[in-house]
Amino acid sequence: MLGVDMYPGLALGPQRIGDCFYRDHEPLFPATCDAAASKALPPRLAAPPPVHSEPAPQAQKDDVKMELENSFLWKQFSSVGTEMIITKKGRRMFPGMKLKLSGLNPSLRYILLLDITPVDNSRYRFQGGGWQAVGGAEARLPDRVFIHPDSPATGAHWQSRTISFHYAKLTNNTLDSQGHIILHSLHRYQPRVHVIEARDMLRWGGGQHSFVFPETQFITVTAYQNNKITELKISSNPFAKGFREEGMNSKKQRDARQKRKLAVLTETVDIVNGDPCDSTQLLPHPDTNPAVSATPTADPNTTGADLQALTLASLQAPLPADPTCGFTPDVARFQGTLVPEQPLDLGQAFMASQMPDMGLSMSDGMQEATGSEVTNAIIESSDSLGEGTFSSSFPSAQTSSPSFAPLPQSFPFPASSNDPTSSSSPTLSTPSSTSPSMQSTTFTFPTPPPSNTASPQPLLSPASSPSYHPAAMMSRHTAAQHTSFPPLPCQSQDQMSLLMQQDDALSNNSNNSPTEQNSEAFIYPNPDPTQVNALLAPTQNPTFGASYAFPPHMQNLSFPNMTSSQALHLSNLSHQAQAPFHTPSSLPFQPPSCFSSTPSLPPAAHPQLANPPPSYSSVEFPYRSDMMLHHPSLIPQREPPLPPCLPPSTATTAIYPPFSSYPLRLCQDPHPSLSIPLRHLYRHQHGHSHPQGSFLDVSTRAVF
DNA sequence: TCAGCTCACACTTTTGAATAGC
DNA sequence: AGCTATTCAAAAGTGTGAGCTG
Repeated sequence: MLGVDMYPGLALGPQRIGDCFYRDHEPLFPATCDAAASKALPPRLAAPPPVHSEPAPQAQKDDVKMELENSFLWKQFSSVGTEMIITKKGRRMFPGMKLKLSGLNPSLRYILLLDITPVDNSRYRFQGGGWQAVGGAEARLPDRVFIHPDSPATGAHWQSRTISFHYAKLTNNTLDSQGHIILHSLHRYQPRVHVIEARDMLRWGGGQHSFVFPETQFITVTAYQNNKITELKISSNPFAKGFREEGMNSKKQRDARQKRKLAVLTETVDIVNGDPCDSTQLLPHPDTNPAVSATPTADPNTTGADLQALTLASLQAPLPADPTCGFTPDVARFQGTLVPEQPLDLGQAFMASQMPDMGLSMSDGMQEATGSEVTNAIIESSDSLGEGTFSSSFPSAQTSSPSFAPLPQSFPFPASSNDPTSSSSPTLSTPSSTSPSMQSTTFTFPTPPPSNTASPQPLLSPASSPSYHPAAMMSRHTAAQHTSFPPLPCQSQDQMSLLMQQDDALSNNSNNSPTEQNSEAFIYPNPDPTQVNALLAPTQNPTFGASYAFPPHMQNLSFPNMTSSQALHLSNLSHQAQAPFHTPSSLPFQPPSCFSSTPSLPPAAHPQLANPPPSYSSVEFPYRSDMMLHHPSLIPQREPPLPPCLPPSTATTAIYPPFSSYPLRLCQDPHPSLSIPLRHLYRHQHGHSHPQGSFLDVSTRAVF
């Protein structure tokens, strides 16, 4: 096992959700559900972060943008309350994260990571048609990061296609050795995507951006709780096609099968008892069907087990339909057993092995697109529903929507969070907690327009005002008991129907402007103190990917035998969310590190809020996932969950914890079937040495 | 008793090896 | 011999529901 332990460097540092893009300048989600929270936010605090005056060396930094291509699908789920199945063996996410990147330096290499962090400290239960916080969250598990299999790849590569993380798997197996992302069931999570510049060997993170799409929040379950979610999954996931109305595994069909089985059993019994329905007519080939050949004989010694065996045998043997007896052939299909996935631990060697290539490639110029770069990549039918269908009806970003309000007590349904007047500053905040090993998550959204009213809208009012009040939504102190997801402005049935139609229309046009289809992310600017500019106003700090000096945390990618200062460190973004409008005194706890230098965020309109998302063609290619990073310890403590019914007045006290960071561990090798760019990375498996440091031996994989 | 979890099941899509044809 | 297209079986991804567990 690799001693892949800590990478104290590469700290993302304090980050915030702030650089969301707006479509049509309209709020995407209904206003808040927590008026109190919004009120608690001083107007000045609601203002976007100031533009940093420090000149940005490179223009790229500000231009890095990410869009969620299948945001429509996500929002469909989000409007109901997304649930993600987690299993011991690992379950894929559906919908998957389908992203579009822009603003990268085409010639630089980047690594894309996906991680999933808890939104709050609560455990949820589905009650009364909605999700309610019922207690404190379980101890935080080691964080794992899913590395996109194409990583590292050039900016040109990432920008030339749709980036999919659908190979990432979620598990509730805390002892998982497959590298899946480990989550607790019945907890609420927020996926995040990180783009890290890997310009060469030991210098990762020349630029680093993190993106959050609030609509991708979900609650983990081991079995679906909400029928609406089940229906959505079945209708949109091709693998569940069999459960559709017309599918062979539909309720109807299953019931029919059940009846047939019962009929067979009954028939068998009848046969044994000399039932008039002559089974011999149904069993023309007794030689090949021992069970059948045996049935005619009403052996008095036949036991219950015998009958069962006979029944099973008869079921397995194709039987001709016999209207008179209600029989229809029902050949049992062979159930393929799952082959245990081989460990996919991506040891440090993986990274180490890549480094030389990366360095070389960089020197050679822009990396050529790989085979997977074929423009006409496969587009998953599963996501087709959501892709390219997002219309202007779904203004993104600011709006953006934290469809899952990080309210411990409730996911407000549309109506409940419709207060258009509430502050729009999207704030995903995880209640801080003192509980060790738990992590506080705080997301800060761009400041919304001033709100006029704090009155929560009625629950489940899809047609409610489209304005979205993130701050309120995020308030964990909301007394609301319903944990429904925040509503989407356009998700009334009529609206949804219309959108679906539009979606269909758009789906037929691959060149539709995704601008109206995609949801852009909330960006977590690079938090490093040295890059305050980026942190405060990413779009205004064109430093990303440029030849700027690597900030301390970016220079810290290291391997076991490297010094701690060289370690790759991916800080927990949940702590990185910058609270633009909260004073340090309101922080539940002090950050373990380093982010004291984080500058306060003065009121200022965020430039990106007005920027319409770029248009992209919807191109996708299959990915093979399987690389995971593991965040071990150094997980900041989280304060205990608040009582379910805390007065609204307390809503804003703990939303902006300082940013802490924790090390990042690599834990997976690429999937054996990995057929893409990363393949070559695993050729180097032993004792790599590099001018700047030695590499790990991949022969042993890091298993966590 | 019951909420939550596990597992086998029957379905589906995806993948890749084998084969055929040029 | 080499390439491409087709076929097919296995693998893998779904939700369901029964049974188990604490």
